Amino acid sequence: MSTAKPVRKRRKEARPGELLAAALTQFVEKGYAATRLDDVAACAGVSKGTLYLYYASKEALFKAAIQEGIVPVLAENEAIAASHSGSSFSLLEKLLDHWWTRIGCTAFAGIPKLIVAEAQNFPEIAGYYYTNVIARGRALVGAALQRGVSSGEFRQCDIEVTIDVIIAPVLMLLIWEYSLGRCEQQPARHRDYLATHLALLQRGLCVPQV
Amino acid sequence: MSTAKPVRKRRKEARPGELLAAALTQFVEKGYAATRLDDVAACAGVSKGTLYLYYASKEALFKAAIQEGIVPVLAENEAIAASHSGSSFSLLEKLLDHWWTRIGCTAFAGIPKLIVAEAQNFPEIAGYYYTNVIARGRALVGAALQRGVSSGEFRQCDIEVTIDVIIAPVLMLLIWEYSLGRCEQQPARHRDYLATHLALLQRGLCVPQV
DNA sequence: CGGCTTAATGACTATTGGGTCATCAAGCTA
DNA sequence: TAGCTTGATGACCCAATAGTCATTAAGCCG
Repeated sequence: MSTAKPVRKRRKEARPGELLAAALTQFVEKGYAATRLDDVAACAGVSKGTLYLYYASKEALFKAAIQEGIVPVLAENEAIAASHSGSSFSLLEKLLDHWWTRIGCTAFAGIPKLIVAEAQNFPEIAGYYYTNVIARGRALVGAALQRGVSSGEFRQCDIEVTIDVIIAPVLMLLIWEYSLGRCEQQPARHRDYLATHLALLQRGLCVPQV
Repeated sequence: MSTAKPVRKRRKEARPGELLAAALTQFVEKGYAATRLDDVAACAGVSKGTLYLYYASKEALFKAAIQEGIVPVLAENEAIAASHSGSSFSLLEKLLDHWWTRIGCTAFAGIPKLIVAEAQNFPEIAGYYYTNVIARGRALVGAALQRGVSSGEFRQCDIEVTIDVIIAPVLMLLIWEYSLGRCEQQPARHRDYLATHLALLQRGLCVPQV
């Protein structure tokens, strides 16, 4: 029997980040209501009491876990769009690539599933996310579309609706990965999926070259 | 003050269906863990004790609520595909239209969101759903694609990946409706969305007519 | 109408898990 | 090293809720 004495170290700086990472993992995996704070704390290597030293409540922890991460990427994509020169379609490619590199490949990839699952229970968070992520992402794609239509690169289309049709497969990829994707035995082919989406899109959007 | 005496009626036949409908509504709205059986019972107009007369546990109720509804529609779509004559693209249109009529427009439309949210907590249900809904749906779309490629109607493409890219916007539409869609003030334009998806797809998939 | 079967009830139990706080000890400072 | 500040702990409290069961009464049958 090992009477392992609990080595309690004082690491005030590192705690918030570690707790947030642990919380995000647990919330994404189990959902908000089914996540126990004891588990989050254990996952971060501290006790539940310590968790309450840094976050006032379960809901506060939830909000913090969701708000870190994605929002900065929108700003980066806005910068990419602002400085872009080249075809409008290549802008769409760039935006998608950056999104994938900064979100799709990271631990933040689980956030869309979490948002979708909990939006009804947390209207305030849903509103925040809608304004700061969805609306800005839609604006970026919409501007690229408008630019392409104006220049004659893209066909005329219903911009607002097309935005959603373009974004949906990208979001669905992330959501899938954290839900039914776990039922598949074959490894997911993310890059092929995104490439196929873009290829279909290119032929669907672009005016044929003469 | 009305001391409304509770009129308790005996309706053994109607209870299971009413409980299932109430349960589905509540589960879709709040998620599994956050749904209280008292609420489900109240929503169905009975007491919690009555609920346990018909379903052995919360989990049993959950399974029953999910399993009714969607699976029969797959069989219907399989029949549509089997009896189809005409272009492969028009088959895709037919399948989508039937899915929308029988699922997208109904109370079952919330099931995809529920599955996505709870798949990790209920691997058994996720597996059932994957086998009986996802795999069969993919097979249908895959067969239509293969048919189109073989006849020269569609370009060569990676069938397996294209299936997912085609299905994703349709699933995302339903999921959206029960999550962040609630944040939008403008009414959703489902039919335009589906029409745009199909239009992009047609130009993306089909070999141009000479 | 009286008796009987069983659908329906709701008070009750047991457990879970969010949140608190008295206590402990890491590690700095003089 | 003694003393002090404060980061960390985990036993505890209590509200919420899944699940039970003795009791009630709806509605049929003779």
